[in-house]
Amino acid sequence: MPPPSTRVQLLDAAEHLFAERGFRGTSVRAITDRAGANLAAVGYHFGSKAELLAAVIRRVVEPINAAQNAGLDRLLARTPDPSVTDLVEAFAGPLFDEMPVGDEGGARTSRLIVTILGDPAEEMRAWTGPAEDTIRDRFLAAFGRALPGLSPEELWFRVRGILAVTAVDRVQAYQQDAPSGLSPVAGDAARQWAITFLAAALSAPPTGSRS
Amino acid sequence: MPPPSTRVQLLDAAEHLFAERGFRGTSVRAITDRAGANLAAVGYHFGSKAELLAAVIRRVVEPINAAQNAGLDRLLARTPDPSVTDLVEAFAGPLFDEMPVGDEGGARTSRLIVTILGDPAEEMRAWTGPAEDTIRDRFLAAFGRALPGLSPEELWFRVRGILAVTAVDRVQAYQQDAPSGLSPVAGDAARQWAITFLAAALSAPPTGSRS
DNA sequence: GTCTATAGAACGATAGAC
DNA sequence: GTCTATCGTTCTATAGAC
Repeated sequence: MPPPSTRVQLLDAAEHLFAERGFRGTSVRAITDRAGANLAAVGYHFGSKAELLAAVIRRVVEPINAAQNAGLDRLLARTPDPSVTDLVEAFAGPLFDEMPVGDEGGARTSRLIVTILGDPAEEMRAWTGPAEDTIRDRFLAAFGRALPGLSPEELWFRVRGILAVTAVDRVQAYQQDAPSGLSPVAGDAARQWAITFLAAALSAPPTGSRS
Repeated sequence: MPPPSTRVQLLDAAEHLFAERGFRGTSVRAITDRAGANLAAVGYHFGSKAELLAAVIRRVVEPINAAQNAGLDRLLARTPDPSVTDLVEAFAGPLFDEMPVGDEGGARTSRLIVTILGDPAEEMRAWTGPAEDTIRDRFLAAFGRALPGLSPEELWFRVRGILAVTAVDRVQAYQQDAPSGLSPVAGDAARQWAITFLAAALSAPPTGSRS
């Protein structure tokens, strides 16, 4: 693996710009300028702009995946049936922790993730692979055991809610649209608030059940 | 107000295409083609592509705003301190109900909203006005009364969670990434699930409080 | 109010010298 | 591995005829 090469600087620049302006809003010229590289460097190192995007996403997502898997392993080694709160923490925690240094409290990376999830362009969702499916299925199974009585569909709805809250929320916090008089959200507080919020949400009785 | 004019057909076409491909992914040509209008029509009727977007957003958002306001009025007329569930319903319900006919169960409009909220482009967030601020503040105040003991910051975090869950969730449901073996989510079920999920989340004890 | 025609700029990709 | 130069495309916006 080469030293702080052009390749890495392109990845850094692209990650920043894709997060800030989206895929289509970022030109190859803007990336190479920021990276201090030549316009042709993207083609040489990655083949195309879309393949550069895929490399950026993989670099961001892989440590999150690994931490989610490791967290679940640790939990299951302790007890076969972890609590909902522990599962939420294992799933959502890495979305807060596994952010590169230099990121403004992870907000920029969160924004990249939201940009990816929300972008209707096909390039944006072409990167998911078997690793993502495996993690999803493992957590779904664990949540299913912790929350019997929930239909698979409603369970899936709730698990998706975890991603929605963790990702979207911090992006909006990063933007300017907070009511006046509120102090900006610290990263640590948001992490705890999210887990409180989500653990309660996941633990709600099934819709339609008698109270 | 003129009949089903070119202007309206441009709005319809633009709404569809912005939702499907994003703002930057949609060309003025694609819009005018779909509307059966001339390329110059966007400039004539709206001034620019960005102003057309603003008009599209306003048309989608205004009935939602109105329904949220009316719902809160109705609630407050009945009791000065509505329950958390009632407030969630009044806030989130219109996000499910106030969708134009012809929309695939509201999924397309949800996608437009996510495209707006998630898009880093400035044009996408330049449309908010005093109406949005007023509604937000009214609901914040009502939730604050229903949830004493919650700091304003954590309350704001939770209220933002409502929008995150309702909008993002249905977009992901609309996309292809559900685990195999799960039936697609019906709109009515999602509405109920979301309210269950969010009412429990909002009602969680403040983070850090003793159980 | 609708059209043609085009200006003017930006884009992604790549050929080929070094 | 890095660079210059450029090709071919696509874009928004607008001038001006009808």
